[in-house]
Amino acid sequence: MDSPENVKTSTSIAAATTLPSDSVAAPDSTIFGYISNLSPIKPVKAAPVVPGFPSLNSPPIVFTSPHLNPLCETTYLKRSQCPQLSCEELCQQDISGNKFEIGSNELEKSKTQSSSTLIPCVERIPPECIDKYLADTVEVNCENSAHSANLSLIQSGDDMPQSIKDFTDSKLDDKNDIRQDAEILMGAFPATPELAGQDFQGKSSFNDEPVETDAKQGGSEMPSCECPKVESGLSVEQQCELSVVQHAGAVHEDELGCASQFLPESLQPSQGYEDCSETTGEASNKIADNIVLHDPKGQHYSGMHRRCLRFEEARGNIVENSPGSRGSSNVVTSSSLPANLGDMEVFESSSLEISATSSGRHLINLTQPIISVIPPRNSGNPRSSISKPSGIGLHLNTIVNAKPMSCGASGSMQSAEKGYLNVQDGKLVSNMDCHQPESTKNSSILSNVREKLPVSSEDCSHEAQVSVATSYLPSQSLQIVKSSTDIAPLKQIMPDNTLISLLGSICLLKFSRKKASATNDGDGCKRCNCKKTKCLKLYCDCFAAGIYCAEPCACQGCFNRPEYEDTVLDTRKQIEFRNPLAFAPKIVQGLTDSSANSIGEDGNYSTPSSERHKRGCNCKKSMCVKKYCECYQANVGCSSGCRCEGCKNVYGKKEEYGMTKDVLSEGPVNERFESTFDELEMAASRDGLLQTELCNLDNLIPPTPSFQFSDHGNCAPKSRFSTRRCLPSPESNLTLPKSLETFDNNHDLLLKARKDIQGIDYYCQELDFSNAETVNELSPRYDGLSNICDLSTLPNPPSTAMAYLASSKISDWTTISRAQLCARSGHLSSVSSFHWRGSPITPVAQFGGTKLLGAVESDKKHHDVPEDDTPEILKDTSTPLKAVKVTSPNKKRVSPPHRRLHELGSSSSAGLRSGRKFILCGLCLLSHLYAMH
DNA sequence: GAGTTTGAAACT
DNA sequence: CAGTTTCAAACTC
Repeated sequence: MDSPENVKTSTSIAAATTLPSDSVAAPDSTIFGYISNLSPIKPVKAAPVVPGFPSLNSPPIVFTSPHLNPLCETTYLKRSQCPQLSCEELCQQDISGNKFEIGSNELEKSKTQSSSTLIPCVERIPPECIDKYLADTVEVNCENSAHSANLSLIQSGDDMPQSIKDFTDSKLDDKNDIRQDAEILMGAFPATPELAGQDFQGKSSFNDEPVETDAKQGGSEMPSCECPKVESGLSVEQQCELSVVQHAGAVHEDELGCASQFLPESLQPSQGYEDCSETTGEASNKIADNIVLHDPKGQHYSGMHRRCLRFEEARGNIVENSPGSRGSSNVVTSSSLPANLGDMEVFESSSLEISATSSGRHLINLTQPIISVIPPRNSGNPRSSISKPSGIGLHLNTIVNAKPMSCGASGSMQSAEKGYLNVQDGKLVSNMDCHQPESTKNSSILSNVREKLPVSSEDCSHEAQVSVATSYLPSQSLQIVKSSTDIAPLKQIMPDNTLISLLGSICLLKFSRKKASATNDGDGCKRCNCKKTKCLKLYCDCFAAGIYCAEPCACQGCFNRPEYEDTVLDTRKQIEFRNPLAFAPKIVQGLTDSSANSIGEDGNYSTPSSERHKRGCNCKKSMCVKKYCECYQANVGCSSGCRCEGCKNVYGKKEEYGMTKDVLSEGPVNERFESTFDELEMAASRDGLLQTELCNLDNLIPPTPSFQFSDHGNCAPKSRFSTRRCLPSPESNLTLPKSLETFDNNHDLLLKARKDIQGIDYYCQELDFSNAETVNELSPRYDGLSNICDLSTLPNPPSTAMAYLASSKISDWTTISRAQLCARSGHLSSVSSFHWRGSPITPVAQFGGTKLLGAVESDKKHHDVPEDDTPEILKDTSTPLKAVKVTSPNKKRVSPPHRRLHELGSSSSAGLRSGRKFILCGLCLLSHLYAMH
């Protein structure tokens, strides 16, 4: 069970296991070190038992199933031990400034909880910091910074470019400050030079400057006090390596610009964190706090702190403190803990906060969708996406419904990067792996997210529970993009790489966020009641979701527990062998659905058209209006892939889906898009990889690396997390939906187009920041990203975005898609993969983490899977191993992608050509992983 | 809480 | 691939 003891044990184990890696990694600022840290890759089962499927150790598992993100692997999530505790309560407490208990036990618990349940429990924060922080977000601070490692990042005002300094100085006046954040960020940048791999001001690196990971150092240096909002969270006791960054948020454009400028480039693979705060443009949306603590050593999770912020409260704080400033800065300190998912969250409130801290794992973890993210309906944030019912559990659910927190999006991002940045040797190093127990990591991440999320108490219960991390990323990115102004400065200041990486990280964050919000019962915990399957079959929602069963579960003879990690992993492996997509998210983005995205005429909900159940349902009697129906349960409409009879799915009827499709195809303008759907589908069926890549763009968040593959079957139609659509892969020659071009004049159509475009939104964002600002609106459901893409809103559609959207040229897609897609997938590195088209430097997302990883994994599966992996436990139940069946997208079983390796090579090569660090890192990582296998 | 219904997962 | 069985969630009472 997830009793605290277990958790502890697991954590301790994890720590122990991780130690070696840490030792290696820690010193290593290099990519390898970073990579090595990744638990999934570790040859040894180091993976902390705690977090979910252990497995995560094994890359294959992670990668293999689309469902699982690499992160996920490591993080097979454990459920919160304290499901009972409502998020709300926690949040309230946090908010109230109640002290957090740091007890190791509690910490672990909290970690566990957070990770598993995603329920936002109060994060533990060093008492000092916490108290102050909570009490007064504004004040948080610098003082505390002493404790917080993060601050160390800030240290360097010295390092900061003069302009920046000036900037900061000029704005010191603001108390609210984002400025402070900016300062922090600036400090951070210097710290992260290597990561950025580029000079902040054209200089090669900041490396020279020592960045101190230690909170102490940071604290000392931080001028900080000036930046009230920024806090560094830090595990006091532990050395918190800084990993963070962030900028807080929302800043006015001016501020934003500055802030943005300061954004660390850390996006690079090595980098772990990035913080970018941006104001989405809404003052209301400021997010005040983000504290992310990472415990470098994992042993101490105390570093992690979570809080659930309420939007209102947060806003209030922010407003009070800095009426003018939109964004609050958030500083995330991460110890080695990857846990910054919380950071990742983006508040829908306008302010963005980006904390790059989260590592890929985190993302993955997030993916584990224990809870479906539900945006607070009452949050008062208009942007907030419509909350959906908790989703389906696991597989389905991993997906989280989170739709669009992003809409509101603002959020602070944490870099989704797998590693969080740590400052070592004066350098920021992102630690891919979390030495920490995965659970902890997860929890931390989640918690962070939670904290940042401005959520009403109500929301807390929902959102908090929901692992928001995944969902937020996009939004964050959106925000960033949105404020073109913000971006512009960034561009000026930031190297393309950095910027790109940043964006990528953002994307990752969002994804992770989505994942996080998987299933929850309302209490944030989904529980199973398995009696015969021992919770080792997909019947078990917990198992299917990649999480361990917990106390709330009423299962009998459960083996889905950390103590049976091996069994769980083996079983999982076996299942994946049989069906690589078994753990893939069931909900994937669909192309377009006319019915989607709006409340039905009849008052029915409609989900983003893009989301559809990957495999489709087969309902005969429930008419898809009951939870028996997976589509309905996931709050997605039925699609052509469904074999349901008498479909009355309020989220979208199968017939409607078909109609929509037809309509889109009919678009006068785009004949070339006519076959888009079919092509996508076919491509998907044909090539798992492509699909994966394409489809998974949206899915990146998805919990598992496999997640990206998940779409094999039907990438086109669905994506769990995001409303986004799958982008056609260049290879597939798929073209954009007709709708995009076709509907220029029709508002409704535009809406649809947006939806369609959502899949592309990243591109848009990435592509052209300058125009981002124009996009302000975010439909509640859609991620800000989509908005960015919104043609109507954009006076000057980003060239890239437009190009993508408008251009029928496949080449464009191909060019961009892959890299960007990869970026989305973000597994390996949100950062690394990020591709900014506009810049000459444009790093190409080389590895789409997804692909590469997936490839490796897939291969692995093919070769490594033992004939009989069936766990002893299950043997009696019979789980025959059979050759993997290849099936059409609609079929349950899908063949694993075969091209992965090939693609890897290509992608990697591309990356090399680009000369980007990311790429290199990615390659190294890949090679490393591959070698391991 | 027990029993029934339902459809996915597993199996043949 | 189709059909059947098993399973656990969803639902009903």
